[in-house]
Amino acid sequence: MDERTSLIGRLLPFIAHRRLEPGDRLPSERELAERFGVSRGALREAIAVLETLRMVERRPNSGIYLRAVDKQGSLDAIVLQAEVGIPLSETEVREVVELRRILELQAVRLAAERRSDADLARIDQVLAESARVIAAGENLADQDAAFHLAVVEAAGNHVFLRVVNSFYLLSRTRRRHYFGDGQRAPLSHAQHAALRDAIAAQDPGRAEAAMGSHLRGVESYWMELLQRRSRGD
Amino acid sequence: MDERTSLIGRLLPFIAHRRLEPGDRLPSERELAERFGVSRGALREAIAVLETLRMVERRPNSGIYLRAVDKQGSLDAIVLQAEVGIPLSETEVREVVELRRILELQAVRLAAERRSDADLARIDQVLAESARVIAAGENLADQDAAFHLAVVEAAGNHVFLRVVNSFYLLSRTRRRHYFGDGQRAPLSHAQHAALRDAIAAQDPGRAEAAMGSHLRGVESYWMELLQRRSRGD
DNA sequence: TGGACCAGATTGGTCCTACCAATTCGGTAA
DNA sequence: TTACCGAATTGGTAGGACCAATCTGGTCCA
Repeated sequence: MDERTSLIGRLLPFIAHRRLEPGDRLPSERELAERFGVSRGALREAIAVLETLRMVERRPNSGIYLRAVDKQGSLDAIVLQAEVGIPLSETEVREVVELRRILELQAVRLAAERRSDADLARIDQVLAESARVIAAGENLADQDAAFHLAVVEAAGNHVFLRVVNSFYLLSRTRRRHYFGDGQRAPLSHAQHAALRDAIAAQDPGRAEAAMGSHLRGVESYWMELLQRRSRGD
Repeated sequence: MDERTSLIGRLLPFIAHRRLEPGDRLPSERELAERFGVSRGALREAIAVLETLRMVERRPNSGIYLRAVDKQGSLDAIVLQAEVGIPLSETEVREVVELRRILELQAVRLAAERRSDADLARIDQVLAESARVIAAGENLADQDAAFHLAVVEAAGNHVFLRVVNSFYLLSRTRRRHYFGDGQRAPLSHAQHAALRDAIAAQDPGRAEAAMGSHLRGVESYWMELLQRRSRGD
């Protein structure tokens, strides 16, 4: 966690805590820099990032203004928040889960239709590495992500891949916890293998069904997490 | 186009022109700043942006390194390139079009299922504004985007909305050209109205079909554009 | 000859000062 | 009350300086 990121990590809660509405002006750069104990240059780097993520707008000789985050903020803005340690709201979790399902179901269909032999080899390679990781008792989180991304890669759409990759960046910490005790890894690996076979057989329907049931397990984990959280656990 | 954006606009072609491979080191900040005739602070702002978009990686006391853009670059990275005036490659155009279709077909289904009266009112408001714009002979581009975003908003998933919004940011200039002569605006508006009715009737199947045929028109425009471009037009 | 070691150059990270031009805002005069 | 002007504020930018970690090249010793 470098200084720039941690500065954003302090800046975002500051904005949220002030309950600023879209259109409201933030304190001046000089004032913010002093308040956070950093130089103006460092502060400006953070603001530049927030600007490209469409969270704020800089008007020369006037000020820094908050934008309508929900409508105009980018997906990367959410990813950055997660990286900085800001937990997703319950609504955001539901939305991310829903969108992930939509994307991955479509991706696996395309993967089954289009996969090249090289794609399949890549998937098999990830699967072999997963087996090794499980046997060694290590955390499967990164291999799990690698498998799903390999599937999306087989769909042959790089833009698609970038979007899905954002979702996996978004939940990396949580995914490590998901595979933390090693209980879920074997089942997940078996489902991945089934997915691989459907893709190898170039059967889009079967692949989509396999992905659907695979995702259901992950989704129920998230939903239980939300219930625990809302109970104040 | 402010100075920071135009600096990135010069930085990206510089990287591309050098044919740097992922993992390669860029010139030092001091050298880049001198080369582009800006201060080190301004240069660092641009690099900070490229870093959050996962295009480069900064290693303290070592250098700035190019990352594997295709796999790890974000969707925003593409949006930024478009805003800075770098045209999409033919492959990227095909991929963006494909992904947009996937997203919007799903979005319109959800919109038909979930739309509230407020959502429908918002759609009608955009439609009324569109009619005014057409009557005034103005460019429909922004109203077109507003309509589609209003539909996605009716799907009740803000994360979804953010992703789709990125796609519309990506092609704003091109969309203005699409509606430039005013020929396409009436047909587009009529199709939007049909979509609105399907959503109002809460008929997901009809809504999806309407969106599908609507998108076909846009897609054929893009494909013809690619053909003209590949002919060197 | 080869490997360990050391010193200087390089690099990103950070802070500070200064200046500019445009915007804002307060007070003054009509 | 309104129009207007000047001072304060603000973002944009340049430039210099220092630090600590890294990198590089050459030296020295075994």
